[in-house]
Amino acid sequence: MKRKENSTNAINEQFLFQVCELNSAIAMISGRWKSQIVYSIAEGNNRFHLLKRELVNISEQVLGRQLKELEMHAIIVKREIPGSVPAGIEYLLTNKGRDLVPILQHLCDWGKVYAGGKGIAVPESDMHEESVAV
Amino acid sequence: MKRKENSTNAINEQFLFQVCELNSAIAMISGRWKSQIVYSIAEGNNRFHLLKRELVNISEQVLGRQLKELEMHAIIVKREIPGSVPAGIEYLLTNKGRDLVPILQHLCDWGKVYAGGKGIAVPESDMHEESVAV
DNA sequence: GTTCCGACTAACAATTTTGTTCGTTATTGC
DNA sequence: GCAATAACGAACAAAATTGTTAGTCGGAAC
Repeated sequence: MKRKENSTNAINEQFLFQVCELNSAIAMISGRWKSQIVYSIAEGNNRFHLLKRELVNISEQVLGRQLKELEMHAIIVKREIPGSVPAGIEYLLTNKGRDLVPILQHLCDWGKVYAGGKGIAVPESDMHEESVAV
Repeated sequence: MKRKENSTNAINEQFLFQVCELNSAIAMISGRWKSQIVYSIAEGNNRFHLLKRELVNISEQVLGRQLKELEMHAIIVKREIPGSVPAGIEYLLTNKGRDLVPILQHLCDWGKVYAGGKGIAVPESDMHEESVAV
């Protein structure tokens, strides 16, 4: 998380952020477990130990870090559960996070449609006239 | 691009790929310049030098690498332009790539709506009854 | 009164991504 | 013939991400 500020990498990242919000959006969801965590929280696994159980291979340290990053990006919020003993902590999607879920669903569907190289072709409409003529 | 195959990192990546296609989808679009390249090609900048001009800070080597990766994921295809002199090369979106563009547009819109932390809140419907009752 | 669970943080190491340096091929313009 | 443009590839270095080791803190179970 220590960024170098003046590295070419960081400068290029900033450049892309300015070109289009698309790039910052992708930066927010592209961590190793991040979008799966958002998805799991949306499905109700909104506690640390529930997420840990769901994402079997994740370590607690990595999970904590990803959650903190999602929180920094205001996709989730951390909250103490008031009535619980011992006082537990839950994670909730913000409306930003909530709006993200259907987009993730689209990505999921897209991935499924073309899984394993099925159905891939160049649409004829993209072909040049030259190539058709020759 | 030399992957270690047996690293925890690679194993976890594979695990996520199996959990949901969402994760492989995100892996395909999360390279530094990748989604911006897809976008630019969709807008007609479908030649190497056009992309280079558009993405001012990118080096030719990095651009070539990103293009190759997009090609491996069957999001774009490389093609010689038949009638051109000198015979140039163009990049076309496959239908897979074409279907991706509206999703990127959604992500872009999502990014814009919540840019700079505007409009972020936890929806009331997510609150626990306990918290409301207390 | 020690150990376990939930929920973490900090520092370090392994792995991966990104950028850089150098070189290539083929053609065009001068 | 010589530089310039288009379109790259390989190998290496810098930077960033991901995973690991060790440890914390408060309550609960035994």
